[in-house]
Amino acid sequence: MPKLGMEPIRKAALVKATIAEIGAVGSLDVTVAQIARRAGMSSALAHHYFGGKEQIFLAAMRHILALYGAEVRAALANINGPSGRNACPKARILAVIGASFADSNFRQEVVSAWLHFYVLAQTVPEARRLLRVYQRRLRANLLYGLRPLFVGMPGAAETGAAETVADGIGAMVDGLYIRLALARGPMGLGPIDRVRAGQMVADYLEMNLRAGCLGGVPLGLGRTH
Amino acid sequence: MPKLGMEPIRKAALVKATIAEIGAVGSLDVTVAQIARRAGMSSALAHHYFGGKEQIFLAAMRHILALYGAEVRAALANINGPSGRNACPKARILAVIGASFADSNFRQEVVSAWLHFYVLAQTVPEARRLLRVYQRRLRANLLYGLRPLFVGMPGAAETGAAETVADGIGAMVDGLYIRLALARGPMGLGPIDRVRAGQMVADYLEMNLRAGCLGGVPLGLGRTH
Amino acid sequence: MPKLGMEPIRKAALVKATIAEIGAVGSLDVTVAQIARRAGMSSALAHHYFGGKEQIFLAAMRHILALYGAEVRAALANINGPSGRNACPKARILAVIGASFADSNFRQEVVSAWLHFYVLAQTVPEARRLLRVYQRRLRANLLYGLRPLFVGMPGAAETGAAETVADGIGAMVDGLYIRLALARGPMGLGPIDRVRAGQMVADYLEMNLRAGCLGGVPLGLGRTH
Amino acid sequence: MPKLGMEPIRKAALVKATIAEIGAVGSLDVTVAQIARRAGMSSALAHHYFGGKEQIFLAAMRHILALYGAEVRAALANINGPSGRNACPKARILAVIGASFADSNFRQEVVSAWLHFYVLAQTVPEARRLLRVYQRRLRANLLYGLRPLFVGMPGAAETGAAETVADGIGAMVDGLYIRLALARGPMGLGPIDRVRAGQMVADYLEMNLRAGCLGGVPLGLGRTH
DNA sequence: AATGAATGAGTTTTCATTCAT
DNA sequence: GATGAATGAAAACTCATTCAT
Repeated sequence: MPKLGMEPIRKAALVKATIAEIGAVGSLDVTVAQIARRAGMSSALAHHYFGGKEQIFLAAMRHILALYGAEVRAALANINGPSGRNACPKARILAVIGASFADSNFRQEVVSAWLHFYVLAQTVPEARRLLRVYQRRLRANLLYGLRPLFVGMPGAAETGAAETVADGIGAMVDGLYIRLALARGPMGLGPIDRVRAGQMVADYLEMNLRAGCLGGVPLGLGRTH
Repeated sequence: MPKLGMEPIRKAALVKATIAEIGAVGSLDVTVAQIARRAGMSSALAHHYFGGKEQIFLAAMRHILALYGAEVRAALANINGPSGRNACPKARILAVIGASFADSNFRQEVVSAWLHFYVLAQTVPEARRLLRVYQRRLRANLLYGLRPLFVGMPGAAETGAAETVADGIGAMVDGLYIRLALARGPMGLGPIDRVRAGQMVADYLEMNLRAGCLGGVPLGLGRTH
Repeated sequence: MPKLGMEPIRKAALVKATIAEIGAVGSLDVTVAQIARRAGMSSALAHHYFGGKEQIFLAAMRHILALYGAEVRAALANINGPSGRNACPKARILAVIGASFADSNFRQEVVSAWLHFYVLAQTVPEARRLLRVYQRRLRANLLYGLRPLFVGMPGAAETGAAETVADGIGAMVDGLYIRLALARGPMGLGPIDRVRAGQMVADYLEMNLRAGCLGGVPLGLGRTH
Repeated sequence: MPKLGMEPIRKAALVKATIAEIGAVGSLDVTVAQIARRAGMSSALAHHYFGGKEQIFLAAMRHILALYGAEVRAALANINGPSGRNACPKARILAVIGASFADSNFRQEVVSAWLHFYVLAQTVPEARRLLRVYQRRLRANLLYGLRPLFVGMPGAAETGAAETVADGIGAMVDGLYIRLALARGPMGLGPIDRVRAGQMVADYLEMNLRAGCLGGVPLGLGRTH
């Protein structure tokens, strides 16, 4: 009987090496040989286990998403016991937002992987699917906290207020993430740091809630001209 | 007899061809030969004029930025005569936002170029510089409209309210752009279309203004727990 | 406890799998891994039993030849009891010819194997040896029937008439086989089918006998100019 | 202006090198790099001009066929002036047969190429097409000489005698060619050499004509039992 | 100004083969 | 007996770049 069970070990090593290599090179132009070398094996073995370069990349993407998912779960667990069930809705939302700006997401390799991800999503169906998974998951997590907050608010259900706010938060998170990720050094008056970014999204949420509470129409205000 | 003045013509043709080819292929993996063929010349000539592939890409980026800038200027001109000087501040801001979601920015080649842009910005200094130019210009355009709106608002100057709102708008624009660009088909309950995206950013602006007018603190509300 | 007697079973399975795989792929580019997978074992085991890819191929060739030999023996047995001893000579020859055009020889995998065979025979001594074995066996089988027919024919012995006819039949069989094997669909006025091919060879035999009987010289007629 | 008109020169050199290399290696396993080196250029250039390995091989095949065609034309021209129009039919046929056994067809590289050809014809459509071209051309050349010989022969038209004889000659030529090509050294009683091979085919023709002249049925004699 | 010619260096991928278990 | 693990060597193919003309 040969050495057994190497496949998951090797695959994991390759995934880690892929992310590390992308981070080190800072670009998508990493070769299978580089990845394999970093993972301590021949490139032939990498092909053997994954079947091709694209598959390796997709596995790395899945890993990145899994890390992000873990970060979110950890943040939720932190709020009110491991279940997170009893957390107040707003705290849930803020936890999700905070997880998106967690340290771990800004390591250079992760940033590179995310940008790579966006590019791949244009042409590789599986990459697009994964991106959708991320977006849907984020949306669902946010909605879980948002819906209770809009209950009873007049017009909120009809206008889909919770959904719109979820999309707005998601977009803001993504936009701030890219700006943070690509901003080394100040970018204007004051640098946007991770904390301030989280604050900005939190404020977006708060304003939407207030607008609702005040009887205003949180969305569809219309352009003034 | 050398043909005179060919250089700008050739360069322009190559830039257009680059963007077109990126759009056609849907990815960054376009070769110089493909670009040159599309531009109706030999790849050797492309090298002659630009010196290398990276330079070609950067020129294309500059072109994309120039197009975006033109779109913004046109939108501003539309508001209150060609000078745009007299437009009411809010209209200015909305015009800038609208220009970001203009049709022309969503042609596939432009989307691909932008994503490419983000990736390049990680490693190529000139690309990073260009990205900064874009961000600063957007910020400046927004601030030009925002500052008057926050004048006299208590605490606005100290907290840098206008700047923060400008950054928030910028982030939201970027985040929504990527989501729109990569979303073919619905992405949840209702698809985010360009109009709705513009609306969401406009609402973000409006809420910030109201929060201020109402005596609230538009930013730095602080997390509620 | 080692399983005993596995070797012949495994080898046979590999030989069958080799032929099947060649047929399935329709070319010589089959890998050991493919063959082994089809045979239900690891490629390492295939190597263990055969020592190398070439050996596997040669074993497959031997199998093909054995099948052909069996086909011939069956045809001969069919004529006049299982011994075939008492069959009239001409019937023997026709039986041998018929066996060459038997259905089993035209299955795609067998065709591919034969063509592979010819190619290998150029460089691999053992393949050449096997090809000779086939040719000699065919020749001997034909001569066994031809010699009695030329006995007493004037000049036949001196000119080696029987041998020449045997060679002619062999060449015609090979030539028709290749044409049939590679001809899917009509190849001119009327398609050459297996029956017609057998007929043509039979006619060749008949004409040679008549030419002899008529006192003509069956061979060495000489070019007329 | 750069060096011009290299393409046909390079292509011709590659075709020649391909055939030479196949002959030298004696097998189909020649690499593009080997071919290119023999042709005195980089493998990249070979790819540039031909687009791929298969295309190179097909060009080589076409060349082999062209050489064969030239051989046939030369043989025909030899008979009765360059036009060959006035040659007696039988002489035409013998010339075609003779061309098939010309020296040039038995150089090792040509033999290897032909065998390769047969293998390729199984899977590569263009190779199959070329093989058909060869077969049809041979058939047409033979028929051009055969038809006059069967004119007025009772039953010849109905049974398609000329066509059948053409197919028989073609098959015999192919079969003898392969045997000759693979036979280095004696192969039985007496070696089949090129002259004897031609003789055998000539005799096949002669017998068919005599069978007809004698009032017999040249083909479709039927098996005697 | 312009380009066909040419290539070196590098990419992914394949595969027969070996080896420890 | 049997196999998963592992790889070196080599394959086809690509491409940015250079150069002579």
